[in-house]
Amino acid sequence: MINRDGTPTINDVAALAGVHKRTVTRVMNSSSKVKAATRAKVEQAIEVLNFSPNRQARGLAAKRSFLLGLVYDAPTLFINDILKDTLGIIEDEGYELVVHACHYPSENVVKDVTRFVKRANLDGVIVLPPVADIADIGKELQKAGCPYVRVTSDVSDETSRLVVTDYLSAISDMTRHLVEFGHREFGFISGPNTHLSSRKRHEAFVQALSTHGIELPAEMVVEGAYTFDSGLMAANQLLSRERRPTAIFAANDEMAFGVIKVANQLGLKIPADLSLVSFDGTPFSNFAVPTLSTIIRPTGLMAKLATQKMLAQFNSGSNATHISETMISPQFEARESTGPVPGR
Amino acid sequence: MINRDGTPTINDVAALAGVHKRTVTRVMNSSSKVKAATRAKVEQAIEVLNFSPNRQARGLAAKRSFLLGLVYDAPTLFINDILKDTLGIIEDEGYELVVHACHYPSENVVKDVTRFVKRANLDGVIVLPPVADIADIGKELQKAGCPYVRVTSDVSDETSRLVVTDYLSAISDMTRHLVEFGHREFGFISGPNTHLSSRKRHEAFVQALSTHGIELPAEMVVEGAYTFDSGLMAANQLLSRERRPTAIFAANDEMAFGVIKVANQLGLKIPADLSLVSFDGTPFSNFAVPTLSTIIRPTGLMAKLATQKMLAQFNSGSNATHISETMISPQFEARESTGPVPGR
DNA sequence: TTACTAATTGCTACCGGTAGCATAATGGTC
DNA sequence: GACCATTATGCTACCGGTAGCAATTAGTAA
Repeated sequence: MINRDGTPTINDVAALAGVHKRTVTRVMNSSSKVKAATRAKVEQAIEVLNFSPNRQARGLAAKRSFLLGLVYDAPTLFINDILKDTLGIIEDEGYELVVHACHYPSENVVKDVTRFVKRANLDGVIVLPPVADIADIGKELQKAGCPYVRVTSDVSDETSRLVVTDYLSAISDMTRHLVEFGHREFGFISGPNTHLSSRKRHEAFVQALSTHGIELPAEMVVEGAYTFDSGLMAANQLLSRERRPTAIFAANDEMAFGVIKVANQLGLKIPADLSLVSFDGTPFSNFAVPTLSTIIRPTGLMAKLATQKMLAQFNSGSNATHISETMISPQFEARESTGPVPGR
Repeated sequence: MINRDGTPTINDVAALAGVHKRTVTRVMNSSSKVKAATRAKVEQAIEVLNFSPNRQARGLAAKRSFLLGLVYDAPTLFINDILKDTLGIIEDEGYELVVHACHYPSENVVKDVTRFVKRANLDGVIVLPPVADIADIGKELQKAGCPYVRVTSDVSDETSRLVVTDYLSAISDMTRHLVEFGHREFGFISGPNTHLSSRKRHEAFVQALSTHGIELPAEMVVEGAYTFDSGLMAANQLLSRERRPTAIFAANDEMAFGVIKVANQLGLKIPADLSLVSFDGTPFSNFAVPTLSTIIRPTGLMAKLATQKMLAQFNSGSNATHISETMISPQFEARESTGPVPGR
């Protein structure tokens, strides 16, 4: 009876249960009423045949693919974490996750992403930074009728489609921590200026310093690229000045590793001669010697929120509790790399 | 004329081009003959409508999904690299990549994976270590009729479905490097014994040492878990002995980071007092202070090979050159963490 | 028991492609 | 110009589900 290639279809189930396939559909989608006895028969047939519906056929008929997309730039540790948690949630909901990497600072990212969702027939897509920082992506996806969630610090969109990172509070905590240690001369190693996250971190740092009446002179700001090598170069630049900062804020962990290296080469002890803080809180920030005082992003929570907001766009009619949360607040964690200002 | 939801279908194209949809199919799959003029008309219509075929319908009719799977345990940096390169290749071939994480040392991994390929209607799947180390996964996938490639160091399968890492040559190079530096007392921090990769690295190390007439005493071998914390514990164990090794081989980078930390705490200088080598060659091995002498896996090549072998299973009839390569040889790279044995 | 309404279940037309087979158009050859 | 072999194109039946509507059965009140 079974299909020639071994995979049972809904017809096989219907035949075995002695009902029409319309009834099998009913049982599966547990929508309309089915008599208990009938339901039992069908469920048993499904069990016996080990039947699972063909996603293609289902998608074609129901105009859904049960495929969600995840779009990012390069797979970093941060992306890893998000990926892991997202996957855990959506598979439970019966979706599969299709990934797509695109090259960020490029003219055609928006087109690339829309082509991807169309090509893969996605039911929805979660866009991660830095790609998500492009407000136009939201507009285009909306135009294409594709549900989406942007994980970003840009807020030019409805909150139901955003998971926003708030840089202010953690960076202000971190700044206070350093100021209380007596630091007044700061250095900042930014990410690429093309990245919104970097500009926001910079902005938040300047603002936090100003509440303490401290300025961040232009020569104390060096643009990096979120990479180790750029961290090396920036650290060299900042630490070879005659008047060097007593504390450096690196906009991500990887660049902070560069600072550690340069400090070692220059014979500067961290935190005795130089305090160092970073952003991200990847596991590696704990592996460094000394361990990095850093700002930790709650990736698990971010993934959970993004996924819930994604799913909420399908189940809008259902009893899905409305998700009001949008703001994500990373937490500053003081570890070994920060200490009192030298000579204090 | 266009579909209500804006997406043009093959019928729209046919109508616009003034031909039958069968002809459109012909043009798209460029199989049978179509008159040049007709082909041009169809191609223009496709262009004008910006038509792209519905993956679901195509898959349903052609019994293919154009979806490939990638199965792993936890998303590590290694997985990231593979992911990136795999994605680059298969998207060019018209496939999308669906990812799936499963919990490795667990009874039902095999079932989990087969359920995944079935549920997602995959055309094929690439299985990464440690999941790929389970020979049964190959058997089950074969039974399920699902093309696959295992990236592993197990060889109980046809080479056309394997990408095998050879641990011997790189580990023997590494060992020679240390022996030439005068080292005779070695410590080894393994990964979990449940992981084939760990057992193989161990085995290769023992063998390499033996060619130099050196033994690796049981008390100099500590089982880790491929994690930083386990590296800490293992290093503490090895370095707190009255007779401690002069060189330690950590079975991955992350555990080597733990060794660096412990060495620092104990006031041991690397490489002056202790030489350290690791396995993986993740970017972070270069960020450490000192930089890690490590064995670098050619992840790009591995991904490329795996993907090619995957695709070759579909295009078996085509002109795809037969891929004979199966063995992957990582390379040892001496960096700062290794040096002459103390007191020499 | 009958009539009538509500609850179940069956029939069928899609969804948007693919591919076998039939038919029409084209091209040579004598 | 007729005839036949090719070549190009059209017709149609699926693929395996979903969901609107019709038909049937069960349930309840009169």
